[in-house]
Amino acid sequence: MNMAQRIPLTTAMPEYDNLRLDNQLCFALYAATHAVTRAYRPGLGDVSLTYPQYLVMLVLWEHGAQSVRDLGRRLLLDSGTLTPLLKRLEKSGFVARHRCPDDERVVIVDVTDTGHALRHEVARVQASVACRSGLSRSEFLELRDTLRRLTEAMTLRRETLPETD
Amino acid sequence: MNMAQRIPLTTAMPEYDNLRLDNQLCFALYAATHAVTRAYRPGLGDVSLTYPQYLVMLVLWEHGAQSVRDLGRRLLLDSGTLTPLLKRLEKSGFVARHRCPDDERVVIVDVTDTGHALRHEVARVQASVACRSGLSRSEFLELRDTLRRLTEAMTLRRETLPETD
DNA sequence: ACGAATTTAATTGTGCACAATTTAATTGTG
DNA sequence: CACAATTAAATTGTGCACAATTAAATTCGT
Repeated sequence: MNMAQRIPLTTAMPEYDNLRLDNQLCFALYAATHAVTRAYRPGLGDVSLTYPQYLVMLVLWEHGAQSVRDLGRRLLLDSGTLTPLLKRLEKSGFVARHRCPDDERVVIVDVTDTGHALRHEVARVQASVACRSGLSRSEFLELRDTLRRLTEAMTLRRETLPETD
Repeated sequence: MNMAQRIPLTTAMPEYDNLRLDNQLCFALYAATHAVTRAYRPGLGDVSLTYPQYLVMLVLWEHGAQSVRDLGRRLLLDSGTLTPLLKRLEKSGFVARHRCPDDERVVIVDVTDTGHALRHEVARVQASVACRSGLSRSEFLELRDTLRRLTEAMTLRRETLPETD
């Protein structure tokens, strides 16, 4: 079935082969990311967190109180994204925000007692989602490593090519 | 290398080791996805496409005119996301939308001449981004494959557990 | 043929992502 | 000290993601 697609248009067919959706690494990434965040949604919803809020809580639990800027550096997000997200976390009672007395420009975000209490439940959610990745330990490590290298490569500033205009 | 991970979790410190950001596959995915879409942004911006719009155009170029539902199945998106996106693509002149005469419920989306003309330029953008992934051909294929399996595993319906309420 | 389910898009409302701008505090320099 | 440059958050505006609901067309069962 479905053989109407491999008719040569003009001469050879794979002229736009690189544009086929299945050949897009970016779509495989996009689909996997959405699949994972969707898998987290119900469990996180039970503890009143969204997926990005979950990431923020992970960073705060791990590294303690810190500025919006530091949070953004660790999560690759800017204040335009974080400020409203943190306000929602504050309204939920999981974090507190206050200006730093030493430098009134910076806002320090810290976990509340309620926020700390959440950690156990979130660990259960994480475990339940992680265990159905279907990946072995070594596959997990390799995938994580490849993704890091990819992120690194894509993030590189293209200062190399000095404007050939 | 990498031997810090097999500490017994009984008494020692890594009680919440699984919650460390660096151990989150989901964050590695999240970061890689954003790095890639950010890499596409400037080039796609030059041809007036956003990244999700680019994915829609890829599907339309590859499979031709189709319903909103078919687009959604291929891209894992629903009409709540697609309808406004397609309206913007229509306003940009790249696609046309019309009700199917056979079944007035379905909306058929097709590429316009302007949309077809875009394909060459988009191929250049795709090439310029893809070539700096830093991955070899085999790494690319393996990564794509692992991501597909992961997506598959995470997407599985948990119909298995039959409502223990 | 009739009315109840089903199907397809569209709509509504919440929340993220990010560019661009704004505001306020701090730092650096003459 | 004064004042331009810098820095940190917040704000504004556009667009995507998705749950929940709505509206309209079609299909199904009797």
